[in-house]
Amino acid sequence: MGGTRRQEILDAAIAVMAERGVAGLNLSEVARRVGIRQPSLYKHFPSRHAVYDELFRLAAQQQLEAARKAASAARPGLEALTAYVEATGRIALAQPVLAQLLGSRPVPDFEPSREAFRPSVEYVEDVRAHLRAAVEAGELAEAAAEDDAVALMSILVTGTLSQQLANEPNAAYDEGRFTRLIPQVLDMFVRFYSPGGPP
Amino acid sequence: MGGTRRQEILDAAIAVMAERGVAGLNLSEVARRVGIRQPSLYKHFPSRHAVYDELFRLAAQQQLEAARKAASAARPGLEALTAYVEATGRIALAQPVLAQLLGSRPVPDFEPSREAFRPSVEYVEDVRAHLRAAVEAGELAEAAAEDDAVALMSILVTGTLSQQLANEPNAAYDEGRFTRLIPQVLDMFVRFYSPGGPP
DNA sequence: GTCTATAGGATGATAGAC
DNA sequence: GTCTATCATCCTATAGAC
Repeated sequence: MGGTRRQEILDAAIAVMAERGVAGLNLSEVARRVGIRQPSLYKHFPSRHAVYDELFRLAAQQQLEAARKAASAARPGLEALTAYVEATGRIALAQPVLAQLLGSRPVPDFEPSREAFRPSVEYVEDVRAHLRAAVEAGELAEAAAEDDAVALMSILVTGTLSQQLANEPNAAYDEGRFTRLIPQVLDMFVRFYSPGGPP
Repeated sequence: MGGTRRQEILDAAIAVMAERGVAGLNLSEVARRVGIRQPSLYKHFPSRHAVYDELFRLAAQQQLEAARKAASAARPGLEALTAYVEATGRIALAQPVLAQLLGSRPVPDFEPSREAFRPSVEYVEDVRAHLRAAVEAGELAEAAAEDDAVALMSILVTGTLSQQLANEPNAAYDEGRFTRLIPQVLDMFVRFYSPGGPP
């Protein structure tokens, strides 16, 4: 993952955030690790904010791609949705720092640019599309395609990941006290929206 | 809520965190608002960390007391659990800054002391006790008293609150896009653990 | 308990030579 | 693209007078 100096800087930034918290990104420390002087960083990024933004953009895009790839190998509907969510959990635990940057907003000054945020918007649209597909396949009740259901699914996924990242950020996906419950979490959702059911 | 200087300082600290993020607590700014010089703060708190710790302790204790009070007015079992969780949501939105301090860990250096963290431990024990009571009352299946169910409930509550606080921190509880789904969230859990059900 | 003064650092960012 | 030098702040914390 090295190669270009730009990439070295991003890698070092992730390492620094892993040690000092996502908000603790420190350009002097980044420069030290890359082996250059701190002012030289400004030939690669115009500001500290720009480093955050690029990390956010890359993380959101990688998350989106990984989830889409996993879903595309599955049958449309519930199976694809399940694969999509599970891939999200796996990549979050593989890159806990980036997942925290994406998920919460621990950096007071930083707001991602529109461009950087776009993959996250597409992510939510994907979830909605998977829910619609499951409804059309008769796997879920009509209500599962509505806004409340999308919000509910988002509560489930972010809740699981934020609990896992806050309590056992270095656990493996299948052993994490929370991520290992993902199948049950999804099962809970599916049963709630089972066709012919109450909601 | 004013009164003592110590309390004035804590109130000002909350206000500063509301504006600059939980991690952005700034003693000079706190002093300015209280109307004293920054070094004078050290007559009331030995360090910045101590301010965080006291805020954490107070927030955890108030959350615990509010939830317990709400639950005590309800019938033991599911009703009490529901009241307990709803009260948690309401107090979190009433004090979003403190809820963020309790929930995530957005301050890199700060780790709450044992003493400050104790109410949070009791909170989890309470949830477990309510689940046990609901099982004994025949309202939930046996499995609802086990560790996974406690983790699941914790995913649901923290997921709802973190999504609400991240996206609409200033919404009213009943209008929040996420907190307003609390009844459905609990319903989903209850149905998943309905007596005679599969888990 | 409040003040002034200041130590002692850290940090993001810019200017200009090479 | 990298360097040195430096600016301009900003912050927590301490010392000591009142």
